[in-house]
Amino acid sequence: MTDHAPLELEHFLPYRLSILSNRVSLAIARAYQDRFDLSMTEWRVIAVLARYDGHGLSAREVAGHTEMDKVAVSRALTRLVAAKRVARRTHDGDKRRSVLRLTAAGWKIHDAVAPLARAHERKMLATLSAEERRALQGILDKLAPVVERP
Amino acid sequence: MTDHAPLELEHFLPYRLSILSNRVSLAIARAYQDRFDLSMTEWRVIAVLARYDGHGLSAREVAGHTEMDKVAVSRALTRLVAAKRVARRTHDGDKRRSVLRLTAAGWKIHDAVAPLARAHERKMLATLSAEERRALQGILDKLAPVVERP
DNA sequence: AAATTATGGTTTCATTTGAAACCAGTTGCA
DNA sequence: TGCAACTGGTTTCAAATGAAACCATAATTT
Repeated sequence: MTDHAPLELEHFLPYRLSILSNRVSLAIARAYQDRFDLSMTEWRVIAVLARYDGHGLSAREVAGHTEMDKVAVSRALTRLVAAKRVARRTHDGDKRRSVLRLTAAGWKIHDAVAPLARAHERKMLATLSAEERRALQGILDKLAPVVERP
Repeated sequence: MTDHAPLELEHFLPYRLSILSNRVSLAIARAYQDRFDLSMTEWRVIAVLARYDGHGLSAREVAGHTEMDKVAVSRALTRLVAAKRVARRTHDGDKRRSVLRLTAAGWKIHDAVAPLARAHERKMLATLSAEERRALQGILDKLAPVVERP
């Protein structure tokens, strides 16, 4: 009987990352989806707009930061703008670009959801030692650049 | 101007995990999708069947290991069986259950793709010190149980 | 400056996905 | 035994997604 050397999934990094990441995103998503009628992509757009507040990001830049494709961003924005959670203006010097900002309603969502997300992160980090927490950030810093963006 | 304490995404664990994991899965997927006419879900099913070779897994068990929902698994199996990459029999004592095994063709795919996946993993791990590699496995072991499965 | 090429963003269309309904078979229990 | 509840798996239908075509504006070339 030949040896096929199957991947030991329990120790295989991409597999573990994928499962862990999916669970986390889903757990957080469950906390806001129904409550705020907010999809995961919409939340990500809000999080990015909040993070880069004052920059008046364009849709393209949002796509860059979220690493979602521009179609997904466009659609999320359509809904967010319709719900008046995001204000969309046109860039002064370039009429193609949009200039995006959270509205008061958008911030309200953000301020409600961000703590939920943070709580999840805390719950995870709480299982690690201070040492491990530091190590983890360092490790992620090193791993990120290895894989090219989509 | 009030303080909204936005998430610092560059350091926010769920965000980093999600982006990293997506990139990795996508990078690996790009290496086999076209070449073998194999979707990501199909590959995951194959990887699990290979890993638990000889167990004659049921679709349900495959779903458990891949953490994909049973509809997705069912569909992946339909295709895999049609392509004769997986053999599906019916469980002896329980006619609802299926008993799944990779065929020779299935193993051939596995043996071609697994090294690609492993190469990607190696490339990532290569950026880490032995110390960090060990730490990472420990960290993942601790984080996994914190988040409930979907 | 006209013509070409590139860019931000949206729309279209075909495919993928997920929730719920469903079917067949099994288990629990009156 | 017979009936209700459950489980493994598939189907259906509506919604989410992605690739490619598209539109408008900008930048580049001639």
